[in-house]
Amino acid sequence: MSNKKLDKVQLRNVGLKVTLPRLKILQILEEANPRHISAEDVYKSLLSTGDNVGLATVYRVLTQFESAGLVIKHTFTDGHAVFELNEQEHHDHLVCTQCNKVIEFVDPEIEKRQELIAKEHQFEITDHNLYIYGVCGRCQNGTDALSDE
Amino acid sequence: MSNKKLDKVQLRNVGLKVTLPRLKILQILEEANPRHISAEDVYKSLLSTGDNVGLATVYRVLTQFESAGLVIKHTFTDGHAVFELNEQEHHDHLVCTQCNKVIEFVDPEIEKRQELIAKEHQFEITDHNLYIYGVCGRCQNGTDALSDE
DNA sequence: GTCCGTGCAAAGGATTTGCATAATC
DNA sequence: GATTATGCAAATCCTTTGCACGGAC
Repeated sequence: MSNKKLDKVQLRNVGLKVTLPRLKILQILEEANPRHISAEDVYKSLLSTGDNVGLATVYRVLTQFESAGLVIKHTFTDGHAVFELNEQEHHDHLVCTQCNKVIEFVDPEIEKRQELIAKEHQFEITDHNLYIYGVCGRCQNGTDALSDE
Repeated sequence: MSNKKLDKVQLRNVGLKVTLPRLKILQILEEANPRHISAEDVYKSLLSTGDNVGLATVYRVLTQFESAGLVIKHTFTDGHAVFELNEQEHHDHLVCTQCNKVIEFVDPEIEKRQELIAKEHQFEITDHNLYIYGVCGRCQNGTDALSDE
């Protein structure tokens, strides 16, 4: 359950007017499980709760959230984009290519090496993404996985 | 300059018939500079040399090349896909968000850590991509960069 | 000669945009 | 009440597909 008061403050803090679609979408992102969801998922989630929000608005709001830093957008190798709330520190991703499960991790060693490498090449890092693609334990066991997350 | 004989062998080795479009596209990839180019780039390159190859064929061939392991496809955060010849060992990428320059690097330490992390999570790695986004030295210096690569 | 590959045009999916209406401040 | 956001539908971008023809083996 999310806190509507806080959500409103959060929106105002980033200079966005408080509107119903924005609040709803923020809540959905907060309660999303798995945390990484597509625009379409957000849209479907809205429909399922009877909220009448257009898909175009979902995209607009998600893009605004991204610009505002509320949300992080990921584009996986298959070209599909997913969004997650930017509420915690940076982390990288293990993605199961079978069931699409996403596991987050942080490795200080890797982070450190990245900065070093960037420095070596005179790069000013703005962002970085490490995606490890593979098959998760569950899918390896023939247990043919959850098809829907 | 690429070696046509070798190209043909390469195609046959992966079980693809030797056709003009496939040879041409292979050559373009071999001579590409920067190494990372989009399907559209390949197509334009073909047109510029007077070759009459359809865009659909470019996509088809690139996809076949990818399946055959001749080529690696990357999808950057903006959702744009680029292809590069898979002729050398694995490497990661530093991408300049201003001029789109791509620098390749390999860091054994990072590679090692990744395997460890995957193992910890019972993941069987199939692939992994590390993209560091930032601003390259040249772009930092206001030298407003090459707009086209 | 058979079969696979290609070109063209049309379809497809994800995302964006234009515009009139409706909501926020 | 003025301005910004929304909903809908149409537009756009990249990529894929269907089908008849042409080329590889």
